[in-house]
Amino acid sequence: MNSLFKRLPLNRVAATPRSNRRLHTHPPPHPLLAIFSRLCIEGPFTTALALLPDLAAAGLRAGPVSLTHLVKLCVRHGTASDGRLIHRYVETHGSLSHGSGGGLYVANSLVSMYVKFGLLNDALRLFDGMPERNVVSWTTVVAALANADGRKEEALRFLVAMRRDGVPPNAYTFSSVLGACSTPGVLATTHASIFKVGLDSDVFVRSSLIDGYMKLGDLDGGRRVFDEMVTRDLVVWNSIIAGFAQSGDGVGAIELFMRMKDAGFSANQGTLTSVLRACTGMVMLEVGRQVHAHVLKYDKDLILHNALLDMYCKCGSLEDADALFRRMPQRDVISWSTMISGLAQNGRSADALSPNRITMVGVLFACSHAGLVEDGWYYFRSMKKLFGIQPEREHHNCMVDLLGRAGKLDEAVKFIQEMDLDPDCVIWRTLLGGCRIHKNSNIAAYAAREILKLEPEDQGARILLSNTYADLRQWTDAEKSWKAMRDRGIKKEPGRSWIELKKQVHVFIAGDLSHPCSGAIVEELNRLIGRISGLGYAPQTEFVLQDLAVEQKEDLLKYHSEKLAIAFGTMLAMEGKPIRIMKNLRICGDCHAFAKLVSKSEGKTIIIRDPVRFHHFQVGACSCGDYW
DNA sequence: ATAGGGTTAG
Repeated sequence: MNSLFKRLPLNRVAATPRSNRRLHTHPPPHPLLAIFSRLCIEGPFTTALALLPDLAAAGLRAGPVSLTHLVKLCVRHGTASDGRLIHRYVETHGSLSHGSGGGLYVANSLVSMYVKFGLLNDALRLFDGMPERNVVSWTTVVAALANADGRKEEALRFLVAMRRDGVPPNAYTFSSVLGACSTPGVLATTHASIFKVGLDSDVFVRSSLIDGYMKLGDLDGGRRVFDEMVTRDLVVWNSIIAGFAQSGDGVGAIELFMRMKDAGFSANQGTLTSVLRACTGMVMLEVGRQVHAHVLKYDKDLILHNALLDMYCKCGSLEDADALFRRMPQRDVISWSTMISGLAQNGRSADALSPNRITMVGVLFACSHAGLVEDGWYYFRSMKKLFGIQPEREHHNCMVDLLGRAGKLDEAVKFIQEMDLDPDCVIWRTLLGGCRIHKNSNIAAYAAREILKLEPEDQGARILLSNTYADLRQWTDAEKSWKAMRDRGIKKEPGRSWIELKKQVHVFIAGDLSHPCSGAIVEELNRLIGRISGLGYAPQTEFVLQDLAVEQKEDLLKYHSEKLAIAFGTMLAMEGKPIRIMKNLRICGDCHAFAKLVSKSEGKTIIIRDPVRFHHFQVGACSCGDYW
């Protein structure tokens, strides 16, 4: 290293002293390592991961800083198996024994990664095998155990063990372990240790202390810790307010909430949830309503919405509860339980016990998507018998969907013909959906004709009917239908796809190769088709609805607008970013298969929005589950 | 590389 230093021209040494100092202590890194370090910091994560075998093959060892960054990226974007991949690399290439704490640094980040992926046992196994451990290592596992269900005792045992190991706990450790103190005795002992090492003024430790006392029902203990504080933050306020609200002192909680606002803090979701709980306990409907106004800006917070729902139920305003429940963007078990209990508690036990109209739609829908034909029939018939709910249009529609999806198209037709209601367009379109999945053109044509009887101007149905005739090779009928469309002034809209790249929108029209990059796009398209042929792709020419030779059909398919846009996207889209495409028509089956396979072969996410729904293509599958 | 507060029912 010294000789390298000496060989540098003198003037350069003088001109750039800083870079020379670096040169003096570190030789320039191998280019592969340099690329790897950059990828570990800036991503894309998958590329960094893919480089690990190359590093190993070249006999290079990644540094602890890069590896730690990589683990962080893995927690953010990756999966547990990516994490294991990194762990295996690190273990087999000796990176855990980097000098001056480097190995410890990497090992700690791996332990933390396992914890974040919920793999507590893997974390503990790694921890056990570590040659050295510091506060961070110990704290990571203590916190993980304190947060895991039923492992609080172990967390406390680890605290004892770390001290015996000569590692003093710090504020991080104590704030974690306080959640594991489940008896007043243990809490008092822990509090005393905290006091002894002078960590009782730390805000994190304090909020945990307050929470610990309150959860054990010691309101005074919690209050004392709170009162002694000079500087408080929002979480400390939230802890004390939550403690009062949970222990049934709603008035105390609201008083503290007012003081909090006077002290210049503004409520967040946690605060509002506790305040609502206080309102619930005290039956303060009007205060609760005021809080509702502040809840609106957190429309994705399920916990907060559940608390609001419970407030309305327990304050006796079923109208508000009902309206909220219907409008909630998501509902979980707690939302449902809250609503059911609410109905029961307000003397509407009948409503609580019997599924209502909407519940039954959900039940039938679930049967339909799970292919549970028999169950679906059972519930449909039980509705009237057991629950006294008259099946309405929506329930009949669910049954058509259920039968259609299950491929029982004849049964679905029979069902429609025999039901008490007059079929409407919605039901016929549902039937069409089933035909589409199971490629039943005869029934599709029937359904389309029925739709046109009801709505002669339905463009979609007319196009569909023409296409279905083409499908059935009934070219005369197809021609007649096209003519009917032309007479009505409906023109077949050409397929168009839009893709935005680098703030510019590119439009592709089916069969149109006038884009300035068309040459390269076609080349890319051929490359993609070559790659996915290996994965089983074959052009599905049945999606071409004209009477043409196979080769011509293949060409038409190949230049569908979304394929052009996808090829353009795989050429130019940023690494790691999904390809986003918008389409004016619904995607055809061939392009759907194409997109699925490309997402797999290129390792890219493709998102296509058609006029009705989104398709998220990822590693060979689509979010629509092949039904659209 | 490690930390604290919020929802139903029983």
